[in-house]
Parts: sequence; C-alpha cells; structure tokens
Amino acid sequence: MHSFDKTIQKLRQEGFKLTPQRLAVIKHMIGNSRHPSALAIHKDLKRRYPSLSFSTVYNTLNMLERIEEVQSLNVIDGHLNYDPDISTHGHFLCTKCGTIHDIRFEDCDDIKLPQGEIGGHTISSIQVSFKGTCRICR
Amino acid sequence: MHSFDKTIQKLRQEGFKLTPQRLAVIKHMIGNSRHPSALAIHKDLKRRYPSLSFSTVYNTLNMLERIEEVQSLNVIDGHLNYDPDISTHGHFLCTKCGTIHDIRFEDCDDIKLPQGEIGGHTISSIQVSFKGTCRICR
DNA sequence: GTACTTGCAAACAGTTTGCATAGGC
DNA sequence: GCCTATGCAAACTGTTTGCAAGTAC
Repeated sequence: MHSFDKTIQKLRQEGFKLTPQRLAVIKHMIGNSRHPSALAIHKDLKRRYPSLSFSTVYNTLNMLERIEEVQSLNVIDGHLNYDPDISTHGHFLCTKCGTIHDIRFEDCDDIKLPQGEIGGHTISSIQVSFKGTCRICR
Repeated sequence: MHSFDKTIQKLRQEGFKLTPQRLAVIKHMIGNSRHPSALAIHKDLKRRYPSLSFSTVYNTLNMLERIEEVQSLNVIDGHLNYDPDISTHGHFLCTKCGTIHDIRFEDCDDIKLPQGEIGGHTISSIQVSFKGTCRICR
C-alpha cells in the first residue's frame, strides 16, 4: 500500500466508491506493520465508527487484496492476518508474545529464494513463515 | 512418519492406546505424499470404517502432530493439510489442479534458508509455500 | 476393572452471504 | 436517481469440546 493518495486513485480507477468505512480501513492499514487480523482492525476502528460491521471490514479487505493493495497471511492457524506491504518478504511469528515480525530477504544473506520457477513449476507467489522466540522475548 | 513399526512403538512409549481407528489413520498417512486434509482422510477411511467420526480423525491427527509424526500445513486458506514428512521442506500449491507438491530444498540450489536464528529471532520451525501453476498443468 | 478412546451432537471461531436500507457519485 | 456499499443476522466451514457408551490394556 503505497500512500493514501495513490490508493484512493486506484479505487477510483477501478470504480469503487470512497465510503468513510473504506477510507478508515485504508488509513488504518497504510504503514501498519502489525499484521492485524480482521478482528483487530474491526476492534480498532469500532471506536471511531461504532456502527462499523464485520462484513464491511471483510469486504474492504477482500477488495484491497483483489486490487493488490494488501496481502493476506496464513501465518497463524485459523485466521488471516493482513499486510499492507505486498512485496515478497517473510514473517516471523513469536510463539511467546504473538508478534509477527517482517523478515526482509534483502537484509539476510542466509536466505535465497527462487524467482519465476521451481522444479518446473511456475511461481506466482511465495510465503515464508518462521516460528520461534523473537529477539525481544528471549 | 518413519515406518509403521516405529510409529506404533512411539505411541506405546507415550502411553497411547492402539485402537483400530488410530492404526487406520497411521497406515493411511505413512508414505502419503498427497497432503490430505482431515476431511479427505475421513472420507477415505470411512469406506472401511463406516462409523469413524470426524472427532477421532482430528484427535488422532492432533496426537500425531504432538508426538511429531505428522506436521500440519497452512498452505490453503481455511483448513489444514497433513504431511507425514516432518522434515523441513517446502510446498507448491497449484492453483489450477489443487495439488500440493513437495519442494525438497536439497534439490534446488536457488533456495537457501537460515537455521537456528534470523535477525536475532530464534527459529523453531519454517514453512515455505509457493503458489502458481505446476509442471503438469502448464 | 480402570482409564482412555470413541462417536455423536452441539459448540465454537472466523469468514461469507442475503437482503433491506442508506448513501456516494 | 441509480447503483453500489453498509449493517445486521443468519449461514457456512473447519475444528474443538462435552459426554455417555465402548474398548484396549
């Protein structure tokens, strides 16, 4: 998710209406590196938008995923987490504090991943998730 | 999941009873590289064990995961798939045919992953999942 | 015989859907 | 004013749980 203006522009281009609820979700996600779940997003926004419903949050997130402004993560069993950074990068789930840390591949020279194809299969996306105890918890 | 005898031995060691249902699930998983879901396992075993319940399948899989005889995979949104191969390896989900292919890191020299720690975080497990079109489908 | 396990049904969590109303354009 | 988006509730999916009856040991 680049910036507010660019995202708004994209919504307009695709013919989506700019409702207060959508703008609130977008604002909440831009630059958000906490990888919130739909539940967490709803809980946070509910304060300012008491009538905001779950379906609107889900609809908006699904729309943002469709137009590639967020990606959904399968890091935790049983629900999805959302990341406004759609670049290919990894995630570290701390099983102690529950935090999801970003792992930027460029910063680690002990990580290398294929691009385009692997074993004859054509790759369209990659998800790398680590579990363990994070830097802060140990 | 090494072999039938070794797995049985482990169950006995841990004090689990060897019920027909458990033996059926274990036999069904050994050497199974199709990464079945609990639903698929239940469906397959139901033929020979018509009274087999979902809870027994789930209980057995959770037990096998606890004693590290299977691992659960987060490759597909919304449900878990089970893999009797607990070694660290990747998975490729074909979005066309739905097949999950194993990706053995040793076989690909364009994959390198860290061991032990990453960015100061202590790693206990890694999951790598690719999505795209598999060798067979394209 | 004594636990542990089973099977059933009900509970549960996260997500999606249907529909009447509201509101962006 | 048209048509999409919202909010609510209900439906749905995958998984877990509670409990009486059954069974491995």
